[in-house]
Amino acid sequence: MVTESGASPNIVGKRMRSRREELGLSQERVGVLIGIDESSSRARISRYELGTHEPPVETARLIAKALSVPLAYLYCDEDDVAVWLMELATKSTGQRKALVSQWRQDLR
Amino acid sequence: MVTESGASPNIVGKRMRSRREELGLSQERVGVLIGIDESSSRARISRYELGTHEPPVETARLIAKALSVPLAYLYCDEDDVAVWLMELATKSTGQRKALVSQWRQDLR
DNA sequence: AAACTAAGACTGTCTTAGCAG
DNA sequence: CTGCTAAGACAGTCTTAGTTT
Repeated sequence: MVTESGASPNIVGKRMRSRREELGLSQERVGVLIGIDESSSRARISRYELGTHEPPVETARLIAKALSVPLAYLYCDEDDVAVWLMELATKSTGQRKALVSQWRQDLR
Repeated sequence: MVTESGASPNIVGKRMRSRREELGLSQERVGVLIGIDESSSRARISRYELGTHEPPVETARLIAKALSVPLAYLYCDEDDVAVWLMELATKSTGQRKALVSQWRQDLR
């Protein structure tokens, strides 16, 4: 029996789900990857994605790591900027600094 | 008498404080700007900045708006990327899309 | 004036257990 | 198997009130 949903998915849940599906992982797998016991893993990740519960930032950080994205990706409102943040994170610190420095010139 | 601090400032608190000081606002003012009653405004913002309490994402969104930064700014680990996100947010949607599209080419 | 914090009230999350697709 | 959710246990935040600088 399905009852009421409660809350609508916030930006974090939306990003979690799309990225998880992109990687072909189950909710349980993501939970186990961040150290949650498999007995409650599905329940927790499900509610994060649906937005009924919200993960603390430290938990969000573990999730971001498991999904191979930077923390800010999970809180980014614009799809194109989110993808850009994800791709930038694959670069080394030195490369990143050089690129960002160059891009900041483009903004003037 | 000052006792124990509890938690250390997380990334959200760190970004909140530096941006607030950059704008020359008091903690109370930021709280009032996001609709908190002035009687509890200082207390709440103080604990967000110190990391003893963590704001829900919807509250973080209001704070980001009050500080004129995108939500992702508050969760961005790298200083240079955070500043870049802030500057990018001043552009129109059309300009942003064009720039991000161009920058994604730079990443290859 | 501005920032910080203890304590109790209050609100949200987590585990368990089980249902639904 | 995978995802979703009710309920009680549990952990967090919020208001108040007052201290510290």
